[in-house]
Amino acid sequence: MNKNISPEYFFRALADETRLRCVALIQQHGELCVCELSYALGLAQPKISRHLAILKAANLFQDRREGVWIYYHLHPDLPIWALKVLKETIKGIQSQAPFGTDKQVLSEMPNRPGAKTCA
Amino acid sequence: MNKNISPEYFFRALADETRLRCVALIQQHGELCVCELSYALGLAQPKISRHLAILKAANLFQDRREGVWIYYHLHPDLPIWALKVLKETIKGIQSQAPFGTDKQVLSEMPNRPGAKTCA
DNA sequence: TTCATATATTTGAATATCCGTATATATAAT
DNA sequence: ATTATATATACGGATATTCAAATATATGAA
Repeated sequence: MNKNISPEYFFRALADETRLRCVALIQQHGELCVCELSYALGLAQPKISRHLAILKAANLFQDRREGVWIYYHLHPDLPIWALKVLKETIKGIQSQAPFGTDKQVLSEMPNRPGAKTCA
Repeated sequence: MNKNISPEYFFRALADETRLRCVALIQQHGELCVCELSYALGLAQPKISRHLAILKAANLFQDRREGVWIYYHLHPDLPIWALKVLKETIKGIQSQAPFGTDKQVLSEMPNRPGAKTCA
């Protein structure tokens, strides 16, 4: 039951730096919540939420609530070509700013929700 | 001397159906002039020219004049990841409308400029 | 219930994009 | 110089996108 994403809307969803940074981080981490993205990108929460809503409406992302946090991940029904596009893009740009530093900043986030405190 | 295309602007250039159709045809044919694209897509010439100008300004395309015709082709300095994105995208969407039919219509264009009358 | 935190949405303004139509430019031929 | 063809650009209006700031909602704990 593929969501039949049109290439036009797929690329429109990627045509914004904030969204591209979110997609890159999530493609690399599998799943991230709003506060992690907000911290990693250094952007206000409403701005992140707004762009995540756009990515969800475009069927690029799905979300999942866990308590107070809402985790976003790639939509499982994305066509293969779209997954390849994301993979090749991120491989190509991960070393340039701001994509490389986003990942670094996230890795240094204190009090990160999720499995961090499971020990 | 790479033109250092930003991923944001690259995807913005692809975030329009007319431009995507032009990119798909040119990726498959190597080089096409405005009247060929106008015929294949069934769209008015000023509309095609406007979108080609956008693709050229975004460094996706280069153009070349040959007499009265102006041929557009992929910019030779596109980064490898961008070429891979185009290749995977077109491979993934070439069978759906309108991308598949565009190629068919072009192949049936009469009085096509170029090598057609060289015999 | 009250409070605190995480997230979502609304509002209004600024800006960008897209379109059709009309016009301008460039080339080549007569 | 005139004409015809191919292409590019300008104009104005309609629509879409983006933002910051303010507010709303949901969850969980006290």
